[in-house]
Amino acid sequence: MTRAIGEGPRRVGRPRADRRRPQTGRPPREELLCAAAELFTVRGYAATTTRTVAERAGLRQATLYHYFGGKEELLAELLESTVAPSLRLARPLLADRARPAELRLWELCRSDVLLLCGGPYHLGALYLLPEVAGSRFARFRRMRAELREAYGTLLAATPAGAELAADRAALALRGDLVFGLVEGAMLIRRSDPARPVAAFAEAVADAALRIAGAEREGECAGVPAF
Amino acid sequence: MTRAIGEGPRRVGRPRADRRRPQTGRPPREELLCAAAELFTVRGYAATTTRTVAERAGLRQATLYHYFGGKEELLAELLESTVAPSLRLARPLLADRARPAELRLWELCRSDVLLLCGGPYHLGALYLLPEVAGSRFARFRRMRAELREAYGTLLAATPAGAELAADRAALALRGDLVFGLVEGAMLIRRSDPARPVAAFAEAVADAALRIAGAEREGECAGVPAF
DNA sequence: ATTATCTATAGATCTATAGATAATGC
DNA sequence: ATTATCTATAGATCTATAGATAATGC
Repeated sequence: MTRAIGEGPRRVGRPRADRRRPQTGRPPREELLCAAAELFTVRGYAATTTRTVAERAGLRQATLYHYFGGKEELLAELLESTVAPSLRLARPLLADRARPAELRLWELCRSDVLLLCGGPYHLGALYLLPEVAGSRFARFRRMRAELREAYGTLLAATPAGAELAADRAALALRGDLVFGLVEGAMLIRRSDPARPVAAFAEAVADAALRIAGAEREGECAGVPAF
Repeated sequence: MTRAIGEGPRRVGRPRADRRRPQTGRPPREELLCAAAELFTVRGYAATTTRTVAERAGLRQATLYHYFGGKEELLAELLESTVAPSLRLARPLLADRARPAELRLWELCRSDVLLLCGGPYHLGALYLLPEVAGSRFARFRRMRAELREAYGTLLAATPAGAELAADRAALALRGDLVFGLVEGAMLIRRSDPARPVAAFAEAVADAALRIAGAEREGECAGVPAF
């Protein structure tokens, strides 16, 4: 006998004490991650307690430990979930030598900004936490370094980048500026969240290309969104 | 009878329990601020306790309250001390209508980056703390908004800015991008602290002007440092 | 039997205050 | 007398674990 959707809880395990939380249907693990994302970005990581996270997800504090080893594990998972899609995008872009590097760099910037600023919370802001220096986050840092590397490679393949090939330091600096602008985008966005994200992401990508040294109003600025 | 410098402590008040701290000669208030600056930027604000701050300054935890109302007061003072000099610089730059706006914008960017990244700690990183949204920091936020305003005014006075005069939204976006790049500079710098600051600050200012829409390699890039 | 949750709590903090103390200044 | 510091501590957390409990599944 099947059951209509939304017929109320009919799950294994002791019922929750807090009934208020509407049954969104998402598994508790996800609800916890989501709650953590909001609290970490709005209040700060260290200022957020396991209790606040659990309770926002409709659970008691101790239940959080059924799903996660603790706060750090939550943060690590959130961080990795933010770089992972950019990385998945970067790899084919690097390989696609048919299209000009400028175009590919533009596209990487644009979608990276979308990922960092597009979600309901500005997850990218978590990158900036001093806590991320800890050993628990080594995997995230490795992923981020790989993404940073992709920016550098695309930049070097660009006409302006090729000119700089001799001057390694100048090239590295330019790469850092481009990468920094993209990652700093969510700070910019925080100051004016009303702005539509899609247009904003393209504007940042345009700006990134200008920093990269592309000729203005050339084949890149004004590129139609893919 | 005068006393030779460095002859050891001869100050009013109960002696410190912790003698290890070398007598730098700076007043305790300053030592506390300095300790807080380092700890807040390296470990994070919320993760830093009043005890760590006090002890790094060679004092016991409770003594901190003789000088400050608490952690928030420390943070507020640090934040304001970081914007204040930029603001002092911005006002004459705004008034100086003799020099071209591009040049003045470049100069503002450059010295702003120097201030944010130049000190021993990357104090600018404190701007990004979610805690700064609190009411206790209203004064800092007002100061920062005034600085942001200065960027906008200079940008609008620029040739490229004048072209955009009709499109308010585009102008605001560009201003945000420039301001964001400058504030994001310390994130970039964190990834490679070995880089000399002076050259880095000029590179960021160059990049900012390119975002602002200045012609490349015109009268601005390559401007000699003042 | 298995599972998801709960309640209760030990142990470790952390903040902020009260009040003592050990210098110098007069 | 004034000052800068100290010690001690109450009260309020917060984390992580132990163990109970109330569902479904078989």
